[in-house]
Amino acid sequence: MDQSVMEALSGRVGVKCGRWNPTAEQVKVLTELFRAGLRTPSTEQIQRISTHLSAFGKVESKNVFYWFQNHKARERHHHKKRRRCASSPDSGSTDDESRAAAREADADLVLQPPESKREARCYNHHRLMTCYVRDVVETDAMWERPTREVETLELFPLKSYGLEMDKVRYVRGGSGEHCREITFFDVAAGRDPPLELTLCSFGL
Amino acid sequence: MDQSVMEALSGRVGVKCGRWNPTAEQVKVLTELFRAGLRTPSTEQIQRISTHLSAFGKVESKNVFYWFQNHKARERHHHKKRRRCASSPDSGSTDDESRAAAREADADLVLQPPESKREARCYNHHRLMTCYVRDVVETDAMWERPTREVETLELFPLKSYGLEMDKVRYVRGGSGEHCREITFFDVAAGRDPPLELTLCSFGL
DNA sequence: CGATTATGAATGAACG
DNA sequence: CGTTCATTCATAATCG
Repeated sequence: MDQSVMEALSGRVGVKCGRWNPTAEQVKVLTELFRAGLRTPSTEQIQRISTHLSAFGKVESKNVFYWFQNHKARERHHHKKRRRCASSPDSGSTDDESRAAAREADADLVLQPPESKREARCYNHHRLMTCYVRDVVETDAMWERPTREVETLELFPLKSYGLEMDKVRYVRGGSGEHCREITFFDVAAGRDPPLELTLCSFGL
Repeated sequence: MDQSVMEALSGRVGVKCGRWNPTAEQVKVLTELFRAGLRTPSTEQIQRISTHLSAFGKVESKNVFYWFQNHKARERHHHKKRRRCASSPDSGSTDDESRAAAREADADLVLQPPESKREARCYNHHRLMTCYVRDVVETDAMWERPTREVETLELFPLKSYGLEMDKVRYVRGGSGEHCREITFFDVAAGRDPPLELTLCSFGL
């Protein structure tokens, strides 16, 4: 399709912007960075990149974040497609377009079965639980309080879960003898109960 | 394919159970608990929650555990606001939601409008020894409990893990910037790629 | 235009 | 807990 038309639409004019659609220049820059070896940009890097990319069209930081996430993931996924007989030392390895990705994609060259090395690790549920229990009493001493506001960009968008805890009013249990608790009873029993009602049934 | 249809058919999306895919009811319950203030459920709470959630479909304890972990983390990231930038009229929050509301109907809310400055910190309402003060008159009847046995139900003790708030951001600066990942500067400086030098000049 | 593909977005799972 | 990986969902782009 005509590229210019697409860019014109996605850049700014398009009112129908359900999701971000990068322009050719934006893709070019992102691809260059990726080819250069960038895989997991930091928050600051993402901010700079998106700022720079905004010169070519509308873009948000989360778009850059997702772009790298997806690109990295799909590069790897695509890499695992061409695994053949691991025992046959046939011709030269097809080190085609994977030159720049060799930094951290080489690890998967060993595994042949469908298991990813991440999955291969026995995910012991108990360890996580142990971690969790430990974290409750853990004291974080490494945190330093910034003296001023920290400007950050939004990442990891939480899709649609409400975040307003302010609707729930909390009162301090004066003597602590009346610690109210959340009941699960009604919630589990109810079929799609109203929101407020659920909270109510929680005993909160 | 339509998500809701498949979910209605089997209660699970698809036949492949590679990973947990919560039903709408399960998500709703979890969300309510989250909104009520629950962030780090204890092992017993997790067990109890998963037990009750199993009424709506297959679920394991670890799923509940992960759910809270992820949402707590992503809530935190999502709450990072940027200050007003006079150059960015974004945050349009494309409210073109129509059919994607299958998972959650009401929970979706408009993404953060430009909020005031310091806000990413101090969510001090971890008043977990709390009681929910709210008039429950009109809603009690809907549950139509034969008795007022609510007080004797299994409850979730909301434990209070201290006032460990205000761990705002640990500024990684200080001692050492670990070069675990490729910095944008290195990339832009041109290790391997024919990257535009203009990127460097832009401060990328 | 309906089906398929490419890819942005979301989130469950897991690592360090 | 913050971060990263893997998988899935949703949709613009594309094909037949």
